[in-house]
Amino acid sequence: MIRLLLADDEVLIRGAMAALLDLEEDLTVVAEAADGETAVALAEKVQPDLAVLDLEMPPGDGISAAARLAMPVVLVTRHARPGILRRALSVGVRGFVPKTTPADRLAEIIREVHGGRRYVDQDFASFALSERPCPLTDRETDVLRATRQGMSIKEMAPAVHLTPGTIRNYLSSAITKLAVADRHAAAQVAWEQGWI
Amino acid sequence: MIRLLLADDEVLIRGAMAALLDLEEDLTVVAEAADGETAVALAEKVQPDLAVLDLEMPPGDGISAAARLAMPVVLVTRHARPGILRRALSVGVRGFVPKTTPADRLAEIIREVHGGRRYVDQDFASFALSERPCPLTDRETDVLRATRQGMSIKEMAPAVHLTPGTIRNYLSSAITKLAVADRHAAAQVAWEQGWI
DNA sequence: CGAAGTCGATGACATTTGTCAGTACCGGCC
DNA sequence: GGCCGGTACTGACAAATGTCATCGACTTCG
Repeated sequence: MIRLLLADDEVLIRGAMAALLDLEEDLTVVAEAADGETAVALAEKVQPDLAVLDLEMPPGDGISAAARLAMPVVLVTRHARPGILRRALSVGVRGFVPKTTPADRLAEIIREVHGGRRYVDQDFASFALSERPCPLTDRETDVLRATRQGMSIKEMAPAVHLTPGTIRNYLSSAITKLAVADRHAAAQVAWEQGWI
Repeated sequence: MIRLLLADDEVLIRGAMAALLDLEEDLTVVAEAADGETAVALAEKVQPDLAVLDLEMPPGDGISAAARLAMPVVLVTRHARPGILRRALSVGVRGFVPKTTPADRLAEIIREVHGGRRYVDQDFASFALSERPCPLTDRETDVLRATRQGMSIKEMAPAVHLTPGTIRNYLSSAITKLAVADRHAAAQVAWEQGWI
């Protein structure tokens, strides 16, 4: 019997998943959480064999929660962003599947991961293969991140410890690299690619 | 027996919901769709008693699909945006619940709506009471919508049939009304409020 | 050591954007 | 009729933004 911890911020979905996984005779859901913090705390208490986490769980993301869990982790996500997969694997996530996976398939994947193997969804894998390596430098990602928070160049200057002129250079460089029209679009693209 | 049509773009979730609702002895899922178009087409063919739609289904939103369905509709959504509720009710949606609703509660709501009543989640209702009336004119919402697509002023000019100068005036007006710094922030706020 | 590359910065420049004032037309309302 | 709000435009101005050339300090590599 594989003992599972389930974390997702949407009760309807979490409950439905829990019910379906419980139907599998070798799986049992022993704990549920609505956010990463609770998941980590619960995991220490009940010591499940495996954790199934939603990637998008405000506050914070599922990856940082996954990094703090000792047991194998399967991440479930709504929309794939290429770079995310790399980040997830680097913190030790063992399974990575989209929410477009049927529940019985998810059960199989849980068994595989529990058996010591890794599983990455086919679409994500080919997505990752098509992944452009991030062309941005550290500073460029910094200013794009700040841009995405809605900051103006003046506002982000103290936050990133750069002069406004330098910030404009990095933004200009990023805009060119990503072949877009302005910094907002650049930040958008970089986010979609999982680079920031 | 209440015959249901279920539409959600995430198979994992749709499948889980279908399975859970099917467990209820007076409910049966007779059709599933992954987008609004398919939902409308399927509904005409199988004539379900009631439709359960996800609000966020690319391409297009659940509201426009709901408007084209003859049978009662229950909308399920991830995150509430105040103005959306008003729009949903105005196109005849009879139930409005968040994805944080337990499945058995959803089943009850489906029965109530099928029985002719309306149901709106408590949180959404109080959310809607706190709703600011939309201060934007039609043209202002137009240009904000275009802004949210990432268009520059020049680009949106032909799309909204206005001169760049006029567009700037509307944007400036919207920025002032919403008390934000630039058009991107204005578009963001307007979207969060469900105004665009 | 010298060449090449990166990082942070500066100044100049053109473009885009936000703001403001003013004009004009239309429809509804007292 | 007069008033008001929404629509549509123009011109002018200041600020923010995107682009480019260049510079110095530093590291890395041959």
